[in-house]
Amino acid sequence: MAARGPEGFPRRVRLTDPKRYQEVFKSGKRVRHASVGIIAAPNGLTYARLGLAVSRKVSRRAVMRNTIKRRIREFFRHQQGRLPALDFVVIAYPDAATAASGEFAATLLRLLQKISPLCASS
RNA sequence: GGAGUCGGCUAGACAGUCGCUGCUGGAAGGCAGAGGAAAGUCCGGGCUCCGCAGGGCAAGGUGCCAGGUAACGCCUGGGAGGCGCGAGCCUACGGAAAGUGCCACAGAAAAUAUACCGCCCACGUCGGUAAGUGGGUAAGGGUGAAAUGGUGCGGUAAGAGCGCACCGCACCGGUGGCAACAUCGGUGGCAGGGCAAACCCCACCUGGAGCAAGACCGCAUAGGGGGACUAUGGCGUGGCCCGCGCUGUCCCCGGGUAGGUUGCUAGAGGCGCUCGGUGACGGGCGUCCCAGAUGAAUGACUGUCCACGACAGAACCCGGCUUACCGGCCGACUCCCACC
Repeated sequence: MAARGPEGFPRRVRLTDPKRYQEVFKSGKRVRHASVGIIAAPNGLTYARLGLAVSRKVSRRAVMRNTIKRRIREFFRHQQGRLPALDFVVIAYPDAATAASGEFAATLLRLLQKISPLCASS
């Protein structure tokens, strides 16, 4: 496997196991906003990982749900070098379907800044 | 030029930076990467397992005829009926003289038959009429979505297929057509209300479950303890019964469980030429390889241009149907107006 750049998004930085999702949901710290929420828990690794939860409640259209996921992944890809070693599960809410791209990224950034110290202290 | 009908195609383009999935490569890198509906999951098939998919009942579907197809509820061609000046479009379009059932309101009567207002005749009180009684009628009025063939002439007390002509209907026969059906001739005075997307009858079709199918690896159902009930039982088996195959069964204690690989994309495949066919489609030759993810990839940002971008995201694969949709382009044809 080739060495990837600092802004890559390989499989190892994604949550791929349903069990791990359950663990994060049970023990993680939570913050939320009208369009999006984040649950985070320490993962014991040296890097951050990302999981997504975008249900049909957010938007009935699959195209819209895919777009939301892509925006979140894109944001994570750029920010991951600055993040602590946590597993993040990002949950989208119906407002995410109507939010503008720039606004949505700003909201995510604020939430990440709020949640990181919470986990570091625990 | 205007109005319209039918059929087909297309679904922003280009460049840069940072990324994702697959294949390939030692590596650098290279190549490929959502749709016409991928959708709804409404039909049909392939594929997989259920031992073969056997018999009967039940249930469901289809419904003018012929053809196409792997198959269809799809498509093509034809027939019939309806709409449109026309190009064209629409139609659950088998059977109601097998049976059962239903037909609101109105109306005398909604199918056994019948008579509200009428019309006509006779009778008796009586000069006559009205009214009454008995009978003949169904032409007219009235009700209704629908009332026992229609129009005309004759006929009659008044009327009536009572008689006649034409139309309609039924039956028989001829001709054309594979057929649906069309058409011609004869016979019958005419039987029959509508609804079969009411039950039903007739013809044809359908075994069940689905890729979380299924296969392999790993783990494991193991093994153990206690109790109960019996082969007319239990399981395969799915609406039921028969048949067939396998086999003791159930409960409690204790223990364990949804990880990986595969199925997974080369196919009833696309494109071109050609031959057969009115056509759907089929045959032949050449050529191309065109997503295979699995918390689930095809995007984000920037710039330029234009007509400023709709509906919308593959999950085993095909053939259809239906629904959603900003626009743009092409072809064939019809009607109207004007000009040469």
